[in-house]
Amino acid sequence: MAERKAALDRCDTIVIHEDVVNSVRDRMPPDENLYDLAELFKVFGDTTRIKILWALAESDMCVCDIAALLNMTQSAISHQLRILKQARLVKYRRVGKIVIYSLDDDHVKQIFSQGLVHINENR
Amino acid sequence: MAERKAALDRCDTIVIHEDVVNSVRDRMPPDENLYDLAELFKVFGDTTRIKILWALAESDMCVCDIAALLNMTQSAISHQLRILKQARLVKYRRVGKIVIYSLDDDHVKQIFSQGLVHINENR
DNA sequence: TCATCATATGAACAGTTATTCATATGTTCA
DNA sequence: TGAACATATGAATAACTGTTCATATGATGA
Repeated sequence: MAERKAALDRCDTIVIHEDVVNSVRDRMPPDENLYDLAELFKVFGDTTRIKILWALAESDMCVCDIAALLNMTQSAISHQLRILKQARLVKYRRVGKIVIYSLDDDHVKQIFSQGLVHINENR
Repeated sequence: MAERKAALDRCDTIVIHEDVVNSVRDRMPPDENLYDLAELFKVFGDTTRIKILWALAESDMCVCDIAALLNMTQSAISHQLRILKQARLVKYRRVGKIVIYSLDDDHVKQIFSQGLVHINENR
């Protein structure tokens, strides 16, 4: 009964084009890869992080300056930098009391520009 | 007092490299563009939507088949398709009772592949 | 060593979001 | 027209996420 219920939730006929579904399923990458891909884009999916990355693409900066640039608290920036660090998108170096962050990925700019192309094409 | 408080939240010295901050600020795109960019990546930042887009890159499909392929309810897929539609990433055509979805953007694949490059480089 | 300052981080909270359930819409065919 | 079916959608809920606040960590220089 539970099976039948699940099928009904999808569609009464369950699958309309079974051959297409099977063929596409065969060509889909492993779930893990698609999950990782979504996780990466999730990191890009926040205005603060986009701004930080864009700023770092212009110049290496310390946490304090990024906070001033974006007019946000040091804490908020620091939390976001941690996420960017975990995603291996930024790296840092200590210079005395200061920690200077910089981009750690050449593709960031390319991914951004592709995104902008989409945005600009749709108005 | 409130001003001084806000400054303290950032850093006591407020700005360490004022010249750098100002120069980067001048070169930053308008907030609106960065917001739109984040919104676009937010759409990519969900496993279900990534899977749908990837599937549609392989073949046009109806809602029912996508649900079967991903083993999810028709309702869940339909909700996500609405989001993809709003982002102008997919389009649809009616064929009788069935609605067939397809990709509406040539850059999707390129954005995905850039993302994969990043993932693969970092193991 | 102590005061100062830049940064990091845990906990809490508010806002967002993906899925489910129930139901509505719109098409086909008898 | 009415039954059957594919899809869409509103409301509710649980899980997630970004910011704030308070505080910890780590470095400097007196």
